[in-house]
This record gives sequence, structure tokens and C-alpha cells, in this order.
Amino acid sequence: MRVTKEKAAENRERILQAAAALFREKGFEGVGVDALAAAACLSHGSVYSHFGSKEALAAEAVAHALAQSLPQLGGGADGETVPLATMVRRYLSRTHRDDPGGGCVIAALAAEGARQGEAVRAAFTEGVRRMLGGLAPAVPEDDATAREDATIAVLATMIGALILSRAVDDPALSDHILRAAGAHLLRDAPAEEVGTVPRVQSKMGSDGNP
Amino acid sequence: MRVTKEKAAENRERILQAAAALFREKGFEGVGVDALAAAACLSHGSVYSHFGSKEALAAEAVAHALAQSLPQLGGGADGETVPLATMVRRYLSRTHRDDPGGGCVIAALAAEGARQGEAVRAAFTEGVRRMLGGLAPAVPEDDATAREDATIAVLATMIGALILSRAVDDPALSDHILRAAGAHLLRDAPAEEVGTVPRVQSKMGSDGNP
DNA sequence: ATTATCTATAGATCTATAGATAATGC
DNA sequence: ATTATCTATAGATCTATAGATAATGC
Repeated sequence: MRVTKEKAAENRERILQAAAALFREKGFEGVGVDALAAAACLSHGSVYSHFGSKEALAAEAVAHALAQSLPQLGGGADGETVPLATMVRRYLSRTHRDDPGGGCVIAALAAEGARQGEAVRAAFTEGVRRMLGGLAPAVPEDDATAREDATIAVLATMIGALILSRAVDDPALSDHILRAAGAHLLRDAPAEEVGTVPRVQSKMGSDGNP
Repeated sequence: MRVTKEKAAENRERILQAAAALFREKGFEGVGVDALAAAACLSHGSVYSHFGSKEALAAEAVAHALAQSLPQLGGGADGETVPLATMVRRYLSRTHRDDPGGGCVIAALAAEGARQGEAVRAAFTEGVRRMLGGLAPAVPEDDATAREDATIAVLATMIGALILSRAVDDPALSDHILRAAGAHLLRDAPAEEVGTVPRVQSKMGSDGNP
């Protein structure tokens, strides 16, 4: 049964959405093409029509998830500058920790991504570059080189802390990791930044921390 | 063909060694029981005799890998205090980045670990606690709470930077991430610590950075 | 007698392809 | 005529179990 061109495009988009969420939730190898197709209400044959292989779908899904989760951080392409404190609190929130399927692709899949093929790795590299670019303007450092280093350190700290908070069994330790990493990153943030209202009202928007 | 009790213990140990390395290299779901058994020169049936299930083997392998890689960081159980700079340089070295099979279990598997069963997660939690305990004495902070927070931030930064450096396609960016994160972590380290000789001569010992 | 190991195999699952189907696009 | 989708299926792989084997441990 053939469908209209628009319908086909919608179906393709729905596969991407399902893949972007399910890969982040269960890992690249934790979910099969069959399950992805089912989540998009299609047969697995249709997935192969659209993407050719699981690997190709994975690469597109990573890029897709990246395009969605990056603006949520606050480092969007619009001129508006979001304070570092807002981005950090948003990223290191319990809401984000508890929603890997809708959250940062790097934190959820970068470790596995290192073992994937060329296309997937390229998507991750682009993602890291874009996150650094979005973060840099908010990092308070005078010297350009120092800011570059600091930006990388801030990103590494956020990603590492989120991964640790998810890996750990004990809810108290998990919360502690999020709070401590955030506090350390913002240890000399200006007081006005505290309590800034999130710019977007996404799933990652409300930060879940009191 | 039955073997001696000692031989059986050796075989068990060899399975653990192979699992600890292969899981870190290929991920929990990237390697099958058959391949693990083959790496230990045994049949897969023997693996089930020793561990009962792949999940149980994974939990023991994580604990095993942890016990091996923790002293390499420098935060061993002996009274000797290793400077933070030594630990950071060792951890954020190219040698470590390029040897996931012999390196930090948390960086290699924690993201996947969050999706594993109880036993595996418990092993990771214990691992995070032990790494924090090994790191804390080297973190230069007066206030106890501030030190705790800083220790968590240092660990998160190291793990995040290593994961990022492995995920990224471009060798120059990968090196940059390691260098920048290290430089930022040690930005106010005393000058005497620079160039400290690594305590152990393990695979992780020589740091590969000029 | 116990048991570490191996072989054979069950049963599930996974990626991918081939060919049929049926409706769109021209 | 083209093509998006589905069904059927191939072929591989993966976890796990059952039963046989043969040497140790007592």
C-alpha cells in the first residue's frame, strides 16, 4: 500500500523521532530495527526503505536528537545570551537525569558512539563542536585561550556528572553528584544569575531542583 | 574433562580478565558469551558453570576491572598521597584514551551501566564511591563541604573529558579536549607538582602527553 | 562421588533482502 | 510507471540448558 509523499515524509520523521528517543534510552545495541519500526507504527521493512541500514539510521537519529536537545540547553543560534548558571542548572537537573530519552545525546550515547561507524562518529563530533560553541559565550573568562579551555572543562564536567548521576544506584548520591557539580561550576557566578527563569518551556526546562 | 581446583580457579580468573577487557572495549552488548569464552580459551558452557549468567559475569567483571584500574589512578589504599596533578595527567593522557580495555571502567561503561541490572549498578556505585575516596585527599580545598563538591567536580570533569575525547572523530580536537580539561583542573596547582613522576609503571603510567 | 568442561541444541532475536501489493504521481 | 509499505524468510548470532565425558578429590 503506497502512501502520499507527505505521508512518507511524516513516516520517515516518525522513525527518526522513535530512534532518537529509543537509542538514548536503551543504547544503539539495546534496541532492534523491529522495535524502532513498531514505535513508529511501521514494519521494519519500511525502515530499511527509508534508511538502508541500522547504522545509517543511527547516524541520522543522533544528528536529529542533537538538533532538538541543543536549543534546550539555551545555547541556540539566536543572538540572545543565556547565563551560564541557567544552562548548568538546566543540564544538571533531576528532570534531565531522569529523561535520557529526551535529553543530551552526548551524555546518553557518546561512550557507545566511540565504538560506532564513521557516520555516527561524525555526528557526535559535530555535536560536541556545537555544544562548545553554544556554551562558550556564557563562560566568564577574559583571555580567549583560557575561555576555550574553561568551556571544554565546563562541558566535560556537566556530561561527566550527568553520566555519574545516572550510573549510580543510590538516589541520595545521585542527587549529591548533580548538586555538587553544579555548585562547583557556579562557585563564582554573580548572584543576579541565581533563579533566572528558563528560556524555553521544554521537558528539560523545569529543573526539578528545589 | 575435569581439571584441578587450582586450574579451575585460574580459568575463572581468566574469564574475568577477558570479560573486564572486552566489555570495556566493546560494551556489554557488543560482546557475546561465546567471544568471552574464546578469549579465555574455554567453551561458553564453562562460562555458565562459573558465573551462571552473562549479567552475573558482567557485575563481577566490573568489580574486577575496578579493583585493577583504581590503584593505577594513584588513589590506592596505601598511606602515600599522590598529588592531584599526577592523577589528572595520568587519567587525561592519550595512553589512557587509547586503551579503553585497560582503563577506567566508569568512563568506558557507566553510561551503559545505567541500563543494566541491580548487581552491575551496585558495582558501579561502589566504584564511584571508591574513586571519590581516592581523589578527595588530593583536592586542595580548606572547607570540608567545598572539598567534597570539588572532588565530585574533578571526577566528573575527568570522566566527561575522557569520554568526549574518545567519542570525537578528529584527533586534534580529541587531544585538545584532554589538554584543556587537564589545564583547567590544574590551573592553580602549585608549580612543584608539574612533572611529577608517575607512581606505578602500568599501562596507564606513562602519560603520552609531551 | 563429585565436578569442571565440552558438545549439541533449543529457542529467541536480530539485520537484511526479495518479492508482492496497492495507491500515488505523472 | 513509480514507489512506500508489508510479508516472508534467509542467515547469523546470542543466551541458556541438558547431558555426556573424564579426571580430580575423598
